[in-house]
Amino acid sequence: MTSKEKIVEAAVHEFSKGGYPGARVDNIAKVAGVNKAMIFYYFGSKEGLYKFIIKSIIGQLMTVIKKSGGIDPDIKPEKFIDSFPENYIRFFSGNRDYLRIIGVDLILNPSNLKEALSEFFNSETQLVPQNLKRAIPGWYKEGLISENDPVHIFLNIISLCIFPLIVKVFPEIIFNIKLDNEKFIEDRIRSTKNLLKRGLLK
Amino acid sequence: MTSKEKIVEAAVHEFSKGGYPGARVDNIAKVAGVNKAMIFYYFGSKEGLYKFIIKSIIGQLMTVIKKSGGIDPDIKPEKFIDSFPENYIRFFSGNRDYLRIIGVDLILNPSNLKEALSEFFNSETQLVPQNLKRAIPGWYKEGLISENDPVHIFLNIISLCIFPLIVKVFPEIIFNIKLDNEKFIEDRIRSTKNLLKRGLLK
Amino acid sequence: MTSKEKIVEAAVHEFSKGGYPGARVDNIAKVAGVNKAMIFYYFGSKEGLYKFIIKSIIGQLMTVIKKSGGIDPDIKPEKFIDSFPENYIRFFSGNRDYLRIIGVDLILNPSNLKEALSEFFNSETQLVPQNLKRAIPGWYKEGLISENDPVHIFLNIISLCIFPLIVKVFPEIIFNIKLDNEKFIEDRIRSTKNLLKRGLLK
Amino acid sequence: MTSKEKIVEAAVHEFSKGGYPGARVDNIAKVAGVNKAMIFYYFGSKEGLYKFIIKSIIGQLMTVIKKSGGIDPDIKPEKFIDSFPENYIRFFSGNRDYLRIIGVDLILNPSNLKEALSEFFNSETQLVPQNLKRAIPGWYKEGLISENDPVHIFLNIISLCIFPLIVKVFPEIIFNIKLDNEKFIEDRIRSTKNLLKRGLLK
DNA sequence: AATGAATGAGCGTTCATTCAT
DNA sequence: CATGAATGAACGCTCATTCAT
Repeated sequence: MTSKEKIVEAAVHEFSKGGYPGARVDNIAKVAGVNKAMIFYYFGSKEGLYKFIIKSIIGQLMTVIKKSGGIDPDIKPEKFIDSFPENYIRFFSGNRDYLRIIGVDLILNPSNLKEALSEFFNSETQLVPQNLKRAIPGWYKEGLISENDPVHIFLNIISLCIFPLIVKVFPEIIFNIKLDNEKFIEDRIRSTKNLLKRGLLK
Repeated sequence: MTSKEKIVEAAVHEFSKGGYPGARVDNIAKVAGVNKAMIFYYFGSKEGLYKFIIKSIIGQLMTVIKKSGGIDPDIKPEKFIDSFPENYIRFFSGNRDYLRIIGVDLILNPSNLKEALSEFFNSETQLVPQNLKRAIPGWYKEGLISENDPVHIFLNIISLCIFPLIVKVFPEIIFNIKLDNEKFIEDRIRSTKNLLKRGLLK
Repeated sequence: MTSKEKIVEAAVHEFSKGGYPGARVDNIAKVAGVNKAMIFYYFGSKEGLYKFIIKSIIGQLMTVIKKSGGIDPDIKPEKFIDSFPENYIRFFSGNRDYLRIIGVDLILNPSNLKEALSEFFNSETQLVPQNLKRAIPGWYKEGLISENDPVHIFLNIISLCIFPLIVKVFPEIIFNIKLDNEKFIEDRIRSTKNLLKRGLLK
Repeated sequence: MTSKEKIVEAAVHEFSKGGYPGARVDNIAKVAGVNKAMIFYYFGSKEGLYKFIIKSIIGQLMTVIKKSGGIDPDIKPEKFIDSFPENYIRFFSGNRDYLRIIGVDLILNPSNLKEALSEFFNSETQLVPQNLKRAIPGWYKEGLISENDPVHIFLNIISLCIFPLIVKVFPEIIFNIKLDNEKFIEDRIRSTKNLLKRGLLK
């Protein structure tokens, strides 16, 4: 593994623990086992490293999304609900650090994310959300779905995919239980599909 | 307004902008218009102030939740879906700073939240989630709802309520539009109720 | 002596040794016997401290210059040559650190000096150079002086006053001698007056 | 141009901008278009490079000075004043970077200059200052000049030659004018000769 | 309750220099 | 000769916290 890769790996974890402001360059260097100056040699600044990571995460996410039929413009809603949420949930549940980084960035300073996303959405036109926007009016006209606002359909879907992973501690506290990780993910996938199919499909 | 209140008000905003690690005691004092030492006089430390605010937010949230039928042990699912999401959404959409603080805290360091929540759930037994847990098996047996896992029903509901408020920028970027705030909230309430009623009720 | 004054005193010496880039904030704090953070508390930055000192030096210099007939618009050239160079030379020979600071600043980055000077020359109109510019045409018409270009008269005078103090080491090296400080100053004053009187007056 | 020459050229400019402490090895390498390590390969250290440049400048200066009658032991003062200042002024006005480097070095740390000068004055005995020292007593006895102290005659001459080039910005600020470069040099030469002839010759 | 001054640990960053190839 | 990667000490500056009044 190159120094650069070691830095990125360590940085992902450090940023995931305290967000951008809480992350310490010293910690990253120590965990990566490289000289602190190398971080600036490769990434220019703490911010440069952070932006690099954001872009990298978004890039990986986009790759995953493409596999969910993002490329197929003729996809039907049932098939879409069968593939997209599952891929999405599995990606973030397998990369908790990514989830935390994106989550905090989203809340505190979406400008970085904005920039990273814009690059993708300007260079590619066959991604899920764009196809969704194009497909929904047709689905609605055909009587396949019960709502025709792409904005809120989209928000409902990603909220059900992402937020439960973040907020898993909540029911653990409230119901005073400990949720097994693997079973939790399978249950999330099942429950999400169920809710979306019953709630969205006609 | 007392100095203490002015500090809290300023601190809520400061913490909401950068999370706990990104907040600056100096900024809080300056915005509050009080001497920096007063913060330590009243709250002991930055962390003390933060915990005070977390507890205060949770307290306000609980008050709101109680109004959503939290107290009524015989509530029916349709009525519950009609009141709880709306109250929840309106509370956080009217307190964006609270939303950000709780959101980041949830992701980065849920221990504070845990503590604050535990206090409430230990002292009160008629709050929404507890009632939910008690009611759901009955609703399911009666054939009123399509799912019988309180954990995932609960997660689905709060995810649909909270996360869209955080992630509103997403569709704005992706669809390249600007969403009007008030209309957005009304649409969220409508879409959430619609999805939950169709998806959860039988 | 206040902390602020101690910082300024130490900083004058530190800047005089290495110029702005060579000066170390740590050294200033150590020599001043104050906490390093106090420098930023009082002056905001290393640059702020530097600019404060430049302005302070220029201010002191202006006070000295005013005593050299800078205020008298009817001064005659002989009297002027008798007072101005001597005051000028004595000021800088008694403040070697000032001389070094101003000298280096002048060579490397005159913008600070520019700013400090502009403030004085915009707020006061009876300073030496301005009076000089006004008086010289008259002196020349009256046949009192042999040159009528204020720019070069001014440059000749200040060059003879300042530069020898800087370049004193030169003859020491070249002629392999050691020049006594006090005698050197008295000789400088004498030689400067002599050259200017013979060379400039008619 | 060899790498070594490119380094020297870039270094001269870099040192002229910030003095020794303000110069950056990185900048020199970048401007020279060579790998940073080559600077250390050729010159051992930043200081080694600096000393090399100081010696090189002094060497060039000495060559110029020799042309000003430095070699002729029987030169007369009027002829000397006609040639030396002009050569001196033209050398530095055509090499502003040299002027700045020597100027700052002189003020902050004359030891390098000292060493470089010593080498020349130990190896050659017919340079201007030495001849000056030998000639002045004779000139004074013959009634050709009005002062007989070689130290101050020497200081007066080089001050009038060098300092105005450094301090050109001064009258520009004070008189609020912009001085044309070429005309400024010609005026300097004229004014310097005039002042020295009238002031020094009898 | 309130202030301005002070503290010390630590922050992100830069620097001249060296090393392996 | 030449390169890109690596090093460690230091740099200017900030931070939460404390102190004296």
